[in-house]
Amino acid sequence: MIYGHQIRSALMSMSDISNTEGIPLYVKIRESLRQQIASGELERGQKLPSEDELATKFGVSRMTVRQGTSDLIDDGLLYRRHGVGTFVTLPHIERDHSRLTNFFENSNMHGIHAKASILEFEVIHATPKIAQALLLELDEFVIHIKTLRQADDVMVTLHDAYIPHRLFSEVIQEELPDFDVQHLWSKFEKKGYPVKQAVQKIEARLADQELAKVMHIQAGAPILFKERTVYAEDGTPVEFTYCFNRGDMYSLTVTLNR
Amino acid sequence: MIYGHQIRSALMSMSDISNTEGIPLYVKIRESLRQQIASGELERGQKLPSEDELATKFGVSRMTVRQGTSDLIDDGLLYRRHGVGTFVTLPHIERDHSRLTNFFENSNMHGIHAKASILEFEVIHATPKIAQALLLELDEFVIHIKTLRQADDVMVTLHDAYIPHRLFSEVIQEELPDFDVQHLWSKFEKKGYPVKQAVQKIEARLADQELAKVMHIQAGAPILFKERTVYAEDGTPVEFTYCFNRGDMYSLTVTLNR
DNA sequence: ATAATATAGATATCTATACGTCTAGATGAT
DNA sequence: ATCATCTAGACGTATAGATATCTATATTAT
Repeated sequence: MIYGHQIRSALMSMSDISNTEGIPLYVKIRESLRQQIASGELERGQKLPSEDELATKFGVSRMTVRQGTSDLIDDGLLYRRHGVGTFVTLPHIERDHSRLTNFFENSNMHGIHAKASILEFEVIHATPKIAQALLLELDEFVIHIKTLRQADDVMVTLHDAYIPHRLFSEVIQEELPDFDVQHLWSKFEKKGYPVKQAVQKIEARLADQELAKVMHIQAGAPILFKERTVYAEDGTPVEFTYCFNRGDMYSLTVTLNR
Repeated sequence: MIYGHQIRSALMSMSDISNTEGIPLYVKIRESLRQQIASGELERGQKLPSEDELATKFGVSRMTVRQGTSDLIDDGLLYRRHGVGTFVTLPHIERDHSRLTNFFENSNMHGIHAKASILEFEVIHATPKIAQALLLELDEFVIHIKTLRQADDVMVTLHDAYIPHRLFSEVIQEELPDFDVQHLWSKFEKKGYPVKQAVQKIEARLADQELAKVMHIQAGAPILFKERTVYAEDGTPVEFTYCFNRGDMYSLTVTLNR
């Protein structure tokens, strides 16, 4: 479930009492509960009032309460036990860790200053591997953007992105020196391909001579290698990347559910 | 949403016409649609009949249809566009890749012969790090199980698991030589702590002398290092592990959503 | 031609109600 | 005491509406 902007709107309406119109009831209920959990008003492990009680308290029907709590269950903040009740989970696992973000969003979230310099920017034929990942024919063109990325002025990642030229040809119309790598995904969205999902393969490797030279590290240093395909809402692959991360500077945290 | 056994039951009832009782309508609808997508009867990118039409066709109410399709949307097989319709996604991203599995389940799924030999089995005091991860006091005991794991007779992983002794003391009652590492999680479940979620931090490292010796690899070889905390349904941490995977033999695939 | 407007169809939200199923605890029989 | 049974409460499933909102398309006005 995706409800980023709804969260913001509803949170807004917590401090600012005005303008609660237009926000669905189940979103208000969800965020009210989320806030009660965050503030400790609802303690960890505690049983919530029954769905009937909550429905009465919020002045809505039971199904609406369930719609709100279901979202929080997906987020891992609540869990239900059939015939018993709905409870607040103990240590509130941060679901955010499993949310798809790009380098810049992630850096911003953690107060890190991110910067990218473009090393290459070209239109090339898709290699077999790239064509397969992006569901392209072998002779089709892709835009290749190679960037070197810094977090707080430390070089951490060499990044090779490949984008279907057929879908995003306007991208290359922009003037190069100031090309905005940071908001590539919003360009996808504007063209009707909002980023929805990514599948990434992660490996541990060693830096070879070439990579070591570019990233100013020693050959043989550990590299967290990531191969990622990014998909839009409708399942269209919009971006394929090779990603070489400095092993001593970069770690990846993911949350998995059963 | 968790519905493993429901899937099996509903699929059963596809081939075997009997015994569709007890299976919720929305599960039948969900699996019917899933099967139609898998078989290609519903083509990729295609628009589904409207919710009203589906409701009529299946002879249920519209809300029940939505309950079924919502599950498939969470799985990434469908997506909705407000005011337009519900569609089949293009390349069916395998949601399974982001599902929490253990080494043995994962091996079985891929037809790999998995084996584990126990190197150490002891009860020790929790270290600060382990205590923090498992929400224990510093003087509490944990069960430490160190195993060496093979996939198709190749050594791939050195695995250090730490389990709260307070919760799972019976585990150490079993006779050691045949201790069943494979079904540790079902032991958790039997004690009322079904495994639900895991948070794992992934890094690229180099094998040191000690690790190289145990795993029969070269010192300085790439290691995919994983630090994982496993949580039960109610958020109780049930297992903390250090996991050293051979970089050249092991890769990790995860799916992230936005 | 272009822009504003109306409309039909589809999903989004929500209600009120009903019955099913599960769990924990009380009750009662052995 | 122990075990089976009953029961109240809570979540699970399902219905049949109603209204809101969004999108694409057709229509109309400029």
